Amino acid sequence: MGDIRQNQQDSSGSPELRWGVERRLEFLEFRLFWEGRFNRKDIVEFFGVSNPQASADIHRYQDLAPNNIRYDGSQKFFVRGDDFKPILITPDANRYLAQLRSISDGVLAPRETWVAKTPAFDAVPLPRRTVDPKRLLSILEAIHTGSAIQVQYQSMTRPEPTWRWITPHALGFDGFRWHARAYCHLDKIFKDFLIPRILGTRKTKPHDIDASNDHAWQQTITFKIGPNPNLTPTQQTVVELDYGMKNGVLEIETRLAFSYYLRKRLGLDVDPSLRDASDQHIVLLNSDEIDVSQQSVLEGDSNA
Amino acid sequence: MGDIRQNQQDSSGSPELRWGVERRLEFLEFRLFWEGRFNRKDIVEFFGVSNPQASADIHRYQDLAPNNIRYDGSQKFFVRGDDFKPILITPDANRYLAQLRSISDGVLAPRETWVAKTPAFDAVPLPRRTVDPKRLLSILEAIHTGSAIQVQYQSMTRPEPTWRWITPHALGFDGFRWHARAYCHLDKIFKDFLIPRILGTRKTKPHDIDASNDHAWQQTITFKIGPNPNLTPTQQTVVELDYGMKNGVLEIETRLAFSYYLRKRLGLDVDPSLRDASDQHIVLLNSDEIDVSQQSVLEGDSNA
DNA sequence: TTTGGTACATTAAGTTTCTTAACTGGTCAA
DNA sequence: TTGACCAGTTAAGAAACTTAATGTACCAAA
Repeated sequence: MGDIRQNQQDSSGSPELRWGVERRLEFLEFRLFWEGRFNRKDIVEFFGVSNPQASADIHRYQDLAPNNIRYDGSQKFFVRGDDFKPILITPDANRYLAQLRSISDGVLAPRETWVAKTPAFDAVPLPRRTVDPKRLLSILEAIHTGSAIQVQYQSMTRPEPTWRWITPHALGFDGFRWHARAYCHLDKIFKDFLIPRILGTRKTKPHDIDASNDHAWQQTITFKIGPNPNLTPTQQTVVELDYGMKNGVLEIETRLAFSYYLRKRLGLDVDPSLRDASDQHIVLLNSDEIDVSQQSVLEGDSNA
Repeated sequence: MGDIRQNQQDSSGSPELRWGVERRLEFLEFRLFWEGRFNRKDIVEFFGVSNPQASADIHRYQDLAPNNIRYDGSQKFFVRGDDFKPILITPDANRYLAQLRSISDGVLAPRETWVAKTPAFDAVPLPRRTVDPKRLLSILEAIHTGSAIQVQYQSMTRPEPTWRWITPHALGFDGFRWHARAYCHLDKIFKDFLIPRILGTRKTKPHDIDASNDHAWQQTITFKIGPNPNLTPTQQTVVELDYGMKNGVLEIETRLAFSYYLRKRLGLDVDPSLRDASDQHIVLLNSDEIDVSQQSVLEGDSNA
């Protein structure tokens, strides 16, 4: 009693399966949905189970959803039934595509994903430096324990990397790179420290920095964007659809500390008049507001 | 015989574990590395196994790597041993960070990842329309079976979405959005079709389009980038480190069809003189070459 | 100092999952 | 028609896993 599986069984009413079995059935259903077919061999190889076990799994799935699966004797594989309805997974396009991206980013090996018939695909390459996991770990530990940590950081301003104490309290992804949001005990302000520029870490120590004083991190700002007015009315409508705008406006809320990056990422850092509208579909509607807020951040010199 | 697990056992020599057991031991080691600790309860809850089983797993891991793990009676959890060395996983910073991104992208629920002590973190938000999995599936099926498919596409040029036949042969991610690389039977050229702008699909049919004729997709181009010369020498050195440049140059090869996107993504689509060097760290060294190639693509009007 | 709570440990009996081993059947291509 | 391939099956036994009950160490609150 008090066992989580027991609870699940109680609440759902369906016969509870063991974790491994459930993964295999989900795998099978995933393949059925996205690829329309699978072989018993797929299960045997992916999970390292025996033939009889794979057969048993397939039967089990057949019992759960008789219409979802059919064996095609001439093609020699199991195929999606005509009125297939997933019962274990909720197919998610973004999730499927994220798996492809993980492959192209080198984060996952094709064999680790459930995708078998990878479509021909490619992604715009992004140069990226590898990060030593132990270095990232030091930062994470400092965040978790709330300590200051001494890091050797290569800043843009000093030719040689320097050792300094920082108190990291969060990680941030600017769309390109990861950085640690931290209080710099050298410059006495909160800044972003790019993880790959942290060349080494030494000891940690307690401190009395309160992350809630990192205003640029805690406070948010709302970008109001609209279609580029230099586009034709038709094009503007399409852009509105693309971005899910309402009445020609999309509001995007983000941390003040991300304002600079978001602007850059959306191409809003360049005067629209300098670019062809077909190259820059959206414009910033409240640039005055954003400018002011961004200025207030820059006064804290947020770019390390 | 011919069984993959058998083979693994033969080749590695170590006692082969079942898939589920191995996942749990990896989970445990993952937690030890990245978070320094775990509770037996974590295993019980994540995998839905019983207390004795979780204890057995922990002991099994202890047998495999006695120095990696220690129980802290007063803190009431298992902690990383002093000379911890992972034996089942190879810690990968990018992989860890990719999990965080998946969470913030909504692709994975926090409970689905192995990260328990999520550090405070955030990412620059990107507006994105959700894609109906069935629509993506139709495209994938057309790619796999090599068929033409009739799609209702919202182009930038026509106010109303139109039905047209396309022959998709690959998916592409431009750093922002996914599109299908396809031959358009209406315009008689290969183009990019943004997946979210495909509003519906109808039937499929055979065709005689050869993807190898999609030159902009098949051919590649090499970007040569260097540090922005308007930066100070020190800054230029840092940028070289950031991008892993050799002798001040980084070569990035990409498909011709991605040339436009890559340029935009790297901020190389705007004249560097219009921007402060601190806002644009890199410049394109072979823009003449790129311009010419890009022009040749545009003649095929690659922007749908 | 006792009391209670929590988290881990362990044992025993029994169930489910899974393996090995040996065998059958259908389809297709050489 | 033979072989290759992929599926299916059965039976015996091993491994993994469960429930149930009980014990122990540590800490914090009464």
